[in-house]
Amino acid sequence: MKIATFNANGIRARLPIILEWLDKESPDVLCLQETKVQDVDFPREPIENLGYHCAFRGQKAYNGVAILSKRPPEKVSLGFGDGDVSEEPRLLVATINNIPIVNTYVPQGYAPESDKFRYKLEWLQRLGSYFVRYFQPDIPLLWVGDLNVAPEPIDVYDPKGLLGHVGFHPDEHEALSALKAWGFVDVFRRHESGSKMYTFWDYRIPNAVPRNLGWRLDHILATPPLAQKSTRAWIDMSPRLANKPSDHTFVVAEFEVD
Amino acid sequence: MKIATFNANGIRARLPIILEWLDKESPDVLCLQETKVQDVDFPREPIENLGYHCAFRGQKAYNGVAILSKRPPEKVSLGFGDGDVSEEPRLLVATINNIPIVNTYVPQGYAPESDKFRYKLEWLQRLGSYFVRYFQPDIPLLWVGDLNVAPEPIDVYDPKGLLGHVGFHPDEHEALSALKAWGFVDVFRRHESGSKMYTFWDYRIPNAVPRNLGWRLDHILATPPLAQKSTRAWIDMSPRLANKPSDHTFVVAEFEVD
DNA sequence: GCCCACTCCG
DNA sequence: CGGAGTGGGC
Repeated sequence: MKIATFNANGIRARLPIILEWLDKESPDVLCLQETKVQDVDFPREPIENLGYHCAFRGQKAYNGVAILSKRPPEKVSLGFGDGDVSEEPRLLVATINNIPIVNTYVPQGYAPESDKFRYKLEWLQRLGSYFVRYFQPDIPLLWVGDLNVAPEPIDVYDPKGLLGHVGFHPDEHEALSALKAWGFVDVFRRHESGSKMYTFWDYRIPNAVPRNLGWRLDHILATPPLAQKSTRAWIDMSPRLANKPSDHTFVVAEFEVD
Repeated sequence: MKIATFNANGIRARLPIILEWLDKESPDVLCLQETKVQDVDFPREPIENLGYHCAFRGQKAYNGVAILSKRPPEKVSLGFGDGDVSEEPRLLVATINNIPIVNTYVPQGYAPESDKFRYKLEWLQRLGSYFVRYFQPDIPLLWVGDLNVAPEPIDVYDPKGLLGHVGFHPDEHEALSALKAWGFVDVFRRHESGSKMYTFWDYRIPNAVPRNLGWRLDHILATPPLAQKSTRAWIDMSPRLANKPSDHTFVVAEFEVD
């Protein structure tokens, strides 16, 4: 099974890149974040024409998640299921090949000391409770998406200068560690232990890509029984180099299942 | 000499179409209307890279005219020259091969009985005075551009239903006739006397192009000594069928001069 | 329908 | 820098 994740930063603006990537890479599953589109306007037709099923939930302008899959998902669920009706569309789960795939767009957090930062940490905590309530670490489970956290010094272009900034802050590292401690393996790092590779380069930094001023914010994690079956994981830079790119690019992993 | 006119409806949005057309057709002169760009942002570089000189005057969001030419223009002038500082960028004249080329974006007129309609008729009158003041009908002169008037019943898709609408109104016909009476020949009609061909199809009419619900609003006119030297004139539909088209397309004419 | 300006956001 | 929304114009 080949699975990928991509923060599209607007699925409508990114449709050429996504369609070309699906056509070329033919993943079994592609998880998308920041689709930035209401459900009525989700561009399902061109995606279905490539043979993919679409599960999605979005809103105007912000957030929005989708899971595209060759097989129809066995089950789809949205959000934490804790009755919060004001919840933003950031969490979508689809069970495919009997594996629950938890696709998350973790809040960005704006700035430490801000309400948005506290919301981010709380959101990660709620996600932890969600895993505890609904899943077990000894059963195959995938957690993928834009986690908006670079876990280690190797995952940002300037670990000393950026320490304490949003996305590379001790509180975020602690929250992420707690989630991993429950039972997640970073599948990318399992295969690329020492490589300084990024998945995000800020549009606002001039020439961030050629200067490689990036962050590894997008992740594929799996519970141990599934992580053990991963055979490969990589970051595909080419969509970040294309015309009209997202500020993120694709992370991909392959598993020996089915 | 090969000369063309095109209402770009935003030169920045239309740059691929314009560059491709210049490359393929290699006109001596291309007159543009509705460039919708301030002079500082005019995309001169890619045009100059194709070997064209650029004369232009524009503003934010509306109006804007340009004359692209292989030879540097011998003289360029803007506006009626009657001291109206609030004048919109709708009139640009470049003298090339000793022929003054008057490029106009005539006001659209909104609706009969409106202030904008009266402004349109006044503008055409001012243009008449301008021709009288600065030119003579027995000397070569070109008047091209988006005149926002379909002169004859043959020039609109529904002459009965549209009679009295903006662009096909008796007052406009009268104003245009007066201008022609001074000394202009419709160069397109000189070569295509009976053909029902259009240069504009409204974006807002569904499938206007395949249903051919168009108007002939864009024109190339010449004083008699020059019109006699015209060898060909045609409308090039292909840019209207391209990706991301303008709502207008190119009108082209060739003259035996030089 | 599509272009452009402006604003908000990251 | 570049999404997306809104509003005006044709």
